[in-house]
Amino acid sequence: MAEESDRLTQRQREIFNYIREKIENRGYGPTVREIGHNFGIKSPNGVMCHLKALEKKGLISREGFSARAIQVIQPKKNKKGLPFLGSVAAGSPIQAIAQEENLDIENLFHGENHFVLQVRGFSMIEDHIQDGDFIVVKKQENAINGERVVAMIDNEVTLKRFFHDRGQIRLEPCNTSMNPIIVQPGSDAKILGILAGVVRKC
Amino acid sequence: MAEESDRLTQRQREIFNYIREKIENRGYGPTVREIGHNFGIKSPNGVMCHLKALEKKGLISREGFSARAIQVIQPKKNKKGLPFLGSVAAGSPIQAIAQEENLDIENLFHGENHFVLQVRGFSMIEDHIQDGDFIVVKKQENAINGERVVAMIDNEVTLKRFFHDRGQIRLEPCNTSMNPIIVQPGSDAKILGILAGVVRKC
DNA sequence: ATGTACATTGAACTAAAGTTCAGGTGGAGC
DNA sequence: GCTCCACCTGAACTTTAGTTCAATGTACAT
Repeated sequence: MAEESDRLTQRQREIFNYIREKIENRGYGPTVREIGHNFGIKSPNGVMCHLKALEKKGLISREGFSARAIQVIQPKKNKKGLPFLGSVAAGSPIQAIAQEENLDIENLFHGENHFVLQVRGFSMIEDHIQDGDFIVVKKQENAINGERVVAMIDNEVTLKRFFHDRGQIRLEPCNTSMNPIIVQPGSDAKILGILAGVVRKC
Repeated sequence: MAEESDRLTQRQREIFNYIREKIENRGYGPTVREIGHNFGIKSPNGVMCHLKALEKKGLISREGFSARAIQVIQPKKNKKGLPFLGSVAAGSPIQAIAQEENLDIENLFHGENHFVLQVRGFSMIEDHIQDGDFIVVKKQENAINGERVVAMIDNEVTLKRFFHDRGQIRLEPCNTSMNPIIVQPGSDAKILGILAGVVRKC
């Protein structure tokens, strides 16, 4: 069936806009009588007629015998994120620069238990994390060997590589000019989370 | 009145989320009995109790004797993005880990004229851009010396440092083991944009 | 033990809102 | 003139859904 939304009567268009406006701004749609009252239609049946027309023309959908159960059928597609065009290679040709898909950066780090820190210093420079970079951290209290963790030791927060061997926990900076930290068994050390991502603004 | 939205019980939070989800995804809210059915509450009054609690705590507002007339009160602060907790230093203490502000990653690269590419290869490794990183590129056709640009040369797209001196354009990889590209005057070269950011998912 | 907050049931009641039927305009087109 | 259609009224009916009251159980703190 072809697009019929432009074949609306003036009245139908008005009513449709009213319904959409209510849902948008108030959070819930109008009742049949509410629509009638707004447009000076005294009988609920007068409105029913319009609603049926709107439903037939595909602009709304309703659930029978149910108050305010009007859904507005959205024709607009959700364009969240930035257009993702493909790969940039180290000299080799790029396939199709117009493959046009969207990459939702926000969604890349979805979920409740993430937070962001800004890195100061160069202790992770060999892991290609620079001074000023933002790191996205996933909250969790355990880590496996080699993972990069954000740990709190005696009220200091650091980003390091985590190693656990021979009953000893070692936190290594990714910078050969710095020394690893050996966590003493009695010290107040805690893993806050593991590295989930890096965001750099140039 | 103090902020009470965190003083919700588990159950109240669940119900609140359910209501919000319905409004968000279906376009109209649930009825009292619908909520009850979803949570295994057999009496509408069981739900009423929760709704009254939610209303008293300021998360929703309702209109009496009116079907599905639940409004979700939007907390004023825009909760977009991820919580930004501060800096993680190279060993030095962090100030206050609970300064709780939100960093909207999406908004970091705001504006229409941005797009995303994924980096393949190691030509920018000395700039701490790794294989697999996403780069955010701001569309523009000119660059100044030293800026990192995405350029298209004979249908190949590359990420390089841009230099223009003695009437000659030079594109240098940030990898000393690779050679710079000298753009020949007659060649089909074009700058697509300049580097605006880097996003890495670990 | 006693009070309070929370979560819930069950029954009864009331109001709101959807639906249907039987009409009644007024204009456009044949 | 006749018919179709969009638009509407009015009344009656049904269903849904909101509201209230009385009461129960549990957990927790005083």
